[in-house]
Formats: sequence, C-alpha cells, structure tokens
Amino acid sequence: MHACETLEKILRGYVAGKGWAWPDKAQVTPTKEEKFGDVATNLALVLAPQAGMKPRDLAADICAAVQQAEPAIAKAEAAGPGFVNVFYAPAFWQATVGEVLAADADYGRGSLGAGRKVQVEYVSANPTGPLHIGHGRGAAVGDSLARILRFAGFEVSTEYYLNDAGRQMNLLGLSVWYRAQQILDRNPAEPEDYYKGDYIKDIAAQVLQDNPFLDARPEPEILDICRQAAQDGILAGIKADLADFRTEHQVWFSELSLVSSGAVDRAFDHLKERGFAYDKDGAFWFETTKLGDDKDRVLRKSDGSLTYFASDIAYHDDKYARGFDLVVDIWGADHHGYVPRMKAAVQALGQPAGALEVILVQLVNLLRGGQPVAMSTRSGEFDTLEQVCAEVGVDAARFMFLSRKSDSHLDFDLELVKQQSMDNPVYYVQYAHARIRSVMRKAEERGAAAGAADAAVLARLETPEDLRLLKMLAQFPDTVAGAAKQLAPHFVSFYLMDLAGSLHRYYTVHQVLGADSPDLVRARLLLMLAVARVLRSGLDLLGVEAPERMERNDRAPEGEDGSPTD
RNA sequence: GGGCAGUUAGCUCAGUUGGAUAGAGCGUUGGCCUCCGGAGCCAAAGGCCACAGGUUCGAAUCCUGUACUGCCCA
Repeated sequence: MHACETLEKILRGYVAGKGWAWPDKAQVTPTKEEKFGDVATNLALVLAPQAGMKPRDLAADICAAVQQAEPAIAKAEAAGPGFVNVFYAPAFWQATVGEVLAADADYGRGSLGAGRKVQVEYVSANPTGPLHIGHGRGAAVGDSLARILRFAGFEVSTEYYLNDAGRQMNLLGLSVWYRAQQILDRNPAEPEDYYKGDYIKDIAAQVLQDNPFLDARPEPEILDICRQAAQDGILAGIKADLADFRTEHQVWFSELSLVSSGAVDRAFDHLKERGFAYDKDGAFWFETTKLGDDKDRVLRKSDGSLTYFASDIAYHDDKYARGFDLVVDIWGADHHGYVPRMKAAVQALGQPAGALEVILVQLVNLLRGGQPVAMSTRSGEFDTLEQVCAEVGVDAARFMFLSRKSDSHLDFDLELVKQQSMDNPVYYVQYAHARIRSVMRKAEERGAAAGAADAAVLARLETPEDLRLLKMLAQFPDTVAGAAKQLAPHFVSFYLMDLAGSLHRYYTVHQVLGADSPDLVRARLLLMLAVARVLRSGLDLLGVEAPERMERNDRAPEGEDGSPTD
C-alpha cells in the first residue's frame, strides 16, 4: 500500500535519526474499516525496550515526528499499548484516481517478481478421458495464478505435462480395441479394469472408420493404432475444453520425450554426481533415506522400465535446466503424500529449498440443489468441465473456483452457481462494473465528460463513501502483490467483492450525473472511471469478463398478485 | 498402524504469516424505488475461533496432547 510505504519511510528516518536499529517485528499495516486509523504501526511497542522508554511516551514522540515530517498526514495519534494510528488527508487518497487513470491497465502492476522466471504447470491430466470439474478447478487456479504472477512482474511460462507413457495409455488402447471388437460383433473378452466411458465407444467407431481393415493387422499394431487414436482424440477434446475455459498452456510437454531427449539420463547423472543415487540388484536407486524418507526408492527397475518417480524427477530436472527460478506445480490434493518426496528430489538435484512450490487443489463436490451429482467417469458424464460450463457459464465457474482457498473442499452446487444472487458473487462484482458503464453511457448522452484528473476537481471527493472507494483503489497494488506472494488468487476475488460492495453503496447514496455542480459531476465521473478500471483489471486476473451491461433479469411483474391464474 | 490437511455465526467461507473491539455473503427480522439498471442499499439479531495445556507484553494464528472429519500410504 502506498500509504504504508510513505509512513514506513518516515518511520525509518525517525529511527535512524535516533541512532536506534529498525526492529524486525516492526509493522506498518493498513487498518480495517477505519476503526483505528488509515494506517497503523506497532513501532512504539516493539521499539520501546531498545529505546529505554515506555511505549506510551515513545508513541507520543513518534506521533509528533510523523506529523511534522509529512504534510499529507492529517493526524497521528497514540493508541492502545503502543500503537500509532495515522490518518492521511483526503488529498492523499484523491491523488490515487489520477494514478489509476494515468497508468490505466498497468495500475497495480508490480515489480515483486523482478523479472524472475517462473513456470506454472497445471491440469496435466492423463489424456485418458475428458476433463472433469476437479480439473476445472485446477485450471482456474493455475491460469489465474499465471496471470497474477505476470502482473506482479514475474516472467511466467505455463505448461501441461502430458503423461503419454506408461500403463494407463496402453490400457486406453486396449479399451478402444475392446469396444471396436464389440462393434464388429466379435464378442471379445472383457479386459480387466478398462475405461468404460461412452467416449471410448465413439473413438472406437472412428478408428474403425479410419482403418477399414484394422482387424487384419497384427495385434500389437492394432493396439498401437487404437492408443494413438484415443490419445489424439481425447487430447483434442481437452485442448478445446481448456480453450473454452479461457486457459492457456504455452508448452505441452510430453513424458515420452524425456527418454528420447536424454533428460532421464541427465537427471540420473545429476543424482549420482551429488551422491544421491546408486546401482543395486540390477536396479537404479534414489537414496531418499538421506533426505528423511524411511526407505530408498527405485527409479529404474531391473527390467529397465522407469518408475513414475523417475519420470517426475527427470521432468523437474529439465524444468530447472530451462532456467526457471521458481516452479509452481498445481496438483490434486490426493497427491499430497507425494509433495515432500518431490521437494526432496528437487533439492537432491541441487536446487534451493524454495525452488518448487506445490499448490494442492482440493476435490470439488458437485451438487445439484444440495444433492450430490454422480461423480463416476465410467457411469456417466454429468461432471465434465464442458457440461458444467455449458450449464453455469465460464465466468461463474471460474469465479466460484477462485473464491476459495485452493486447499479446502469446495461444494459446487449447480443450482446456486447458476442462481444470480449473492450466493454467486460473480454477478455482484460484474454488476458493479456494468453499473458504472451504464452511467458512462448515460453521461455521454447528456454530454457530460470527466475531463482531466486535477486535484482541484478531485478535492470534491470528500464524503465517507468517496474516501472508502479511494482507499480501496489505493489498496489494489498491495492486494495483487499479496496474492502473488502467497500464490493465492482468492485474495483478488475477495478484494473485488469488497470493492464492488463499496461501489454499490456509493451508487445508492450518491448521484453521479445528478450531482449539484458540474465540478462534482466531473469528480464523481473520474472516480467511477477509476473504479471501473480496477474492477476490470482485477476480473482480468481471474479470467472473468467485465461486461458492459448485464442481461436483463426478467422478473415477474409484482403487485398484481403474481400467482399463476390457471 | 503410520502420514498430510482441516475444525471460526444456523449454512458456505475469509482472516494479508503473532497485534487493538473477530469479518463477509446466504438465511432470519425490520426498513429504502419521483432517482444514472433494486441482480442494489441500510439496520438488527447471531461467536467460549472443536477441547485442554504451553510459549509472551499480546494467540483464531506458533508448540504439545485429545476428540471428530476428509484424504494419502502400508
């Protein structure tokens, strides 16, 4: 927060001037709801022992110094057990309107990342079936996080890890061939534990159409064709779903390519060089006991095949070789047991402790009117991302996913998310934006224009509702930085709900176009423009649209006993 | 049997890394349309932050234990 930075600078000067050291525990924070002040510091409390003064006396001294140092500070008062509350003059807040409008889409853009390279890997679902709603949550979190990190000054690359090697893919090919044989009236034996979804039948039919003499070929070749066709078809579907969901993966990384590119051998060498791996009984072992695991793990079995862990290690080794300072993986929470092992592996490869961050995304309970919806991919497809989006809309789905901590269970009730009420805050936020746009359209009709954001005009923004909005605007950059730091997109959602609430309140209390004087109209138009700008920027970070107008909510006419007459 | 998360208002959830008097929405109750879109606003009620200890100036937040809930692994 700008206000915090300003104050902290003054305080540091004050402390240095006295010859004291700046205490680690010193905090300068915005206070909530103007309860105590615009900004508060506990400096007097934590500094008191060092200064050899009572917190109360020290606080009084700080207040005097602060007030003298900065004309924008209207009042500073000592409070509580050594806190100092600082109130800024309205002009300080009013200036943020000018900052917002001047920076436009760049308002809130930060330098926290300092150009560091970050990779966000997300979704990465096995291409064995369509994406379901749980993947959707991961997609929303990953995509939004990428946008936020980018905005906070990181150089971000997004990636999808394609598990195109291994048993699951073979099973997929087998499943398709099984269905194909059924179509050919062959009455084949049912494979064990195969993929049962209807989409397999569709793929089988397609394969038969594309390969008229399929069953004349040798079996390994058939399975190969089936597997490839299934993978291509399903992957195309996944890509389409993700595009419809407004998420972007810049790189699609194939697991198979790890072996052919030599990444596996390189990673194994790295482990060996660093003394974390050895050969034994014809297998290649990762000495995880050195890292606190209870037993060592096999990476290459004696038959020459690689374990999942081996692929993952090679994959991550490759990520760092590509120059990423920070890798963020977004995983389903059912993989949480894997996190410490993966982090340990990354350290064994020579990366610093914080080089890998794993965000766990909890399961989504899909409900309809409070009743659980069948979640089985084999029985039906009620829970695919595509169907959920078709029913509730991308905006509502994304906002819902992003208005919770990712690591907590989420009840996703189709009826509630479809419902246009505060149970579904996306409309609340979007409506705030649409309201402002509506005012702007009306302003144009009436020939009213905002004009330049000069201080004299902005000085008219002085009611509590004005100041509330102004302070919210000033807080946006801080919110973005916090979200980036904590890897928590939901900070942005909550901020937006807060900002939207302040706007709605403003709207009902104050007339913009009907204000008393032309200057006041101009001032309020400027404020509205700034709020709309920040709403749009914030929504964009979530991948949610900021509409020009809301669709009319056609409510039944009231008053005439709205009961049905038949 | 080990391990990881979680437990905050009737319900669904925040709580910015230990700060002041605990925050929203929904639901409930009561108000507000001559007005830029009421999909809105205002007010009230609603809390032993699961429980018990500990750490310190200060704990929803940190440490230990207990009880439930969910999930991973054997």
